[in-house]
Amino acid sequence: MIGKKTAPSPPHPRKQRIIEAAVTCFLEAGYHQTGVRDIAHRAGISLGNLYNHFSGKEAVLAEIARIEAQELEAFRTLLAAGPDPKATLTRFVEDYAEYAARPENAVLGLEILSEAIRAPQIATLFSGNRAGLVTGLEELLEKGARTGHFRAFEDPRETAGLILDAIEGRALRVLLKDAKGSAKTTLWRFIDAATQVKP
Amino acid sequence: MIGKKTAPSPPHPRKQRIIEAAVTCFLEAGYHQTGVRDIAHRAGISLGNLYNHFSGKEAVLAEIARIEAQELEAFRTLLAAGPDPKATLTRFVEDYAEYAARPENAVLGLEILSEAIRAPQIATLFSGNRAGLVTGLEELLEKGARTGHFRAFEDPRETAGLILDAIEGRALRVLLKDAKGSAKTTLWRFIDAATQVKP
Amino acid sequence: MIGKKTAPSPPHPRKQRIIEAAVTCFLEAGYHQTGVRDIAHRAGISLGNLYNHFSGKEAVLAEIARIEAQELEAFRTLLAAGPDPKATLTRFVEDYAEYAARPENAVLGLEILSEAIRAPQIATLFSGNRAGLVTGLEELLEKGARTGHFRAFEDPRETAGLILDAIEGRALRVLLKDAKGSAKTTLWRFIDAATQVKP
Amino acid sequence: MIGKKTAPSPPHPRKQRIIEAAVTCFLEAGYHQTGVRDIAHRAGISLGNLYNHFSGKEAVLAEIARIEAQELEAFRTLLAAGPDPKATLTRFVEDYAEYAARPENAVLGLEILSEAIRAPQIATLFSGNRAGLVTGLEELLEKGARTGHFRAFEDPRETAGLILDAIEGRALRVLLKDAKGSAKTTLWRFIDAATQVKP
DNA sequence: TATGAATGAGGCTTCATTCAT
DNA sequence: CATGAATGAAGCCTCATTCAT
Repeated sequence: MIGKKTAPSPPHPRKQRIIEAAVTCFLEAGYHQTGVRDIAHRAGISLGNLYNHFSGKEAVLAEIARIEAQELEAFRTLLAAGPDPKATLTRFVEDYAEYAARPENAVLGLEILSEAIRAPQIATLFSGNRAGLVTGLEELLEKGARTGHFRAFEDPRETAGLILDAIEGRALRVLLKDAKGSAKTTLWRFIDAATQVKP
Repeated sequence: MIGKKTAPSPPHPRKQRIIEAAVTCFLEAGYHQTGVRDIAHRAGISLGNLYNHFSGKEAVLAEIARIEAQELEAFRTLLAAGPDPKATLTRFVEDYAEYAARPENAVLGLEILSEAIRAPQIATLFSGNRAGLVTGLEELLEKGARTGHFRAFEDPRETAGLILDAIEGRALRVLLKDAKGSAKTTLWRFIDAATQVKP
Repeated sequence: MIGKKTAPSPPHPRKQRIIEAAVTCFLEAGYHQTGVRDIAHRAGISLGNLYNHFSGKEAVLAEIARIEAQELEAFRTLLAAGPDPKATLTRFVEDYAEYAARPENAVLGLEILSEAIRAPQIATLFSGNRAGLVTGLEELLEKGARTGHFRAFEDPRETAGLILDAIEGRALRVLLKDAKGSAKTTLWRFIDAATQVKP
Repeated sequence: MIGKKTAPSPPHPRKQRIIEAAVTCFLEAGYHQTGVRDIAHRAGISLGNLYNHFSGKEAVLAEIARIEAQELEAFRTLLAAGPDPKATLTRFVEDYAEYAARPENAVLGLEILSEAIRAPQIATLFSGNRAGLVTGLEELLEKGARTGHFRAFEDPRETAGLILDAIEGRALRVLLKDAKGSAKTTLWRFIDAATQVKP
């Protein structure tokens, strides 16, 4: 399973604790509703000490975004790996859907996206994340199109973006109880139909 | 064009002014970064007076969500209208993509979605909106499948949701400069491929 | 029974409604916690209209104090009435204790007293009320002392004040559940002992 | 002299400053008329910092009530002390009358009592204070009755309460200029008459 | 590193009162 | 008499951040 846990290579365990606390808080209350005090308290450290590790509240969010970026890296690897494009796509859709549906990823992604619209620093990170994933998927689509596994795409990058949109959008709707978490096959069938070779 | 402007029938012009001011503020700064003072000031009224028209800040957001709901109603009408399912779908995708890509709708939608996760009152409204749209699209898909315009869907509701996700997701990416606003044909081709009858 | 109802001679029934509403509000929430809006709403009139009848919030309280004053008048009459000082005192203690123990009188008295410390207008009214009662009781004590029903008091006015203090203090304690409402005989025995002729 | 000053053992001098500032403010303007800003300003600290020491305005009042409680403890000691009940009572009446008549005690007591009617936390404290004092006095009365110094009381607790009411009531009237502060002997004579053995 | 007191601007909301209708 | 929108100062409290220890 991909992205199950953040990389177990903590250069600074205290920093890790803070991040975990922040994630929990942001998840429960949202970014703006969470106070720096809340994070420090949940991390079991003093308020002032938090500033010895992060320059401020926004830096904590940025770090979380950076970690998400690392996790997404794994998916790029997956996309580049297999010999069979169709199988790789199947595997990716399944795994990424699972990843995106986890509350900590769905909600935090939303919070980060929300911030990204106005905070340039975060927007850059966020776009970078997405762009990497899109590029990976784009390359897979192109390869598959060349090998005859997929239809020929006029704009493979856009198509890649749309596939991710579908996956992530569904994840959010599951979170809001607007969709059943079980209907994963429909998602795949949808993407499959949108990519398969026409007669 | 659908949903271009809210109906110019202000039973209470002052309330309307406040809503417009709030929309502008939320758009510029985001919901949480906007103060009630900002809204009142932008609306040209005193701070306290705002509370004669709305019970609080959240009520203003809720009212905006309700207006969005009204606008979405128009799309339901569109979906139910035409005799040719495929043409109706084309028209819908085009219009709704245009609607969703407008910053005031994209950004506000994001803000509202963000709030919906924790504020039940808004969540209800939000889900209601979506659900209506999904149902409309679902019925169109089913009709089209029966008439042979679309392939047979195993889970038409889920499929409808996925189509909306793709449209809305792309709109957001355009806003974040992660996608070119021009590539609308790819969106349609994507949805077309996902819905068309297989050989 | 004395002071059971405010005099049924309302020169202005609307004013009466407002007063009743205010009394209820002050009782429930306290003077400062009660808003003018609350009073108007409870009285079933509009906010602005209240100002057609009273010059402001404090004026409402002053009117209540004035009504209390009227009610206390009745007790002065009682004190001056009877031929037998001891019987009159008994009767007075009984009635006044009952009057003071009613929540609307006890709590409102406290609110008014609280205000009286800083609002001169109310202080005057309040002191006037008390003074009248004290004088009445003082005269009764003096008469009784002359007729041999009571002991000779060095400072009858002070004694009168102390008797009232005891009655009113007990009433408040009953309200705070610090005293049983039933132990009225003790009150009388206490006052009786303090006033009776020594051997 | 009892209760003259709170013990000069400030484990937290800043908290002490705040309390003193609050007492001054409440005395001058009353509890509800005093703003948290006023307290902080008078204490010479910033507004926000006050909340590092107290959870809110009411907590400040509660702390004051708690300090009053401590001061009353001293009177309980006095009541339990002496061998001669009558002398002890004399001493107590004198001291407690002096204590209750000091403006900071009389006015604050009134403010606290006023709040106690609606704030349960404060009501508990307040009742606790009173109850302790009443019990102390009650035991003194009973002892004195057994030793023949006082008459036999049917309900010594109620009698104790009435004595306190008289003392405190008079203190308030002095504050309101309704009584001369000098007439202390009358108070004692009143209580003496109410407690002494009958022929 | 670690603490938590200190800051003061800002948060949302309620206030008593006025005034045009 | 009656209405309720309008005012803006003031209400209590929380905020992210700094700094002396």
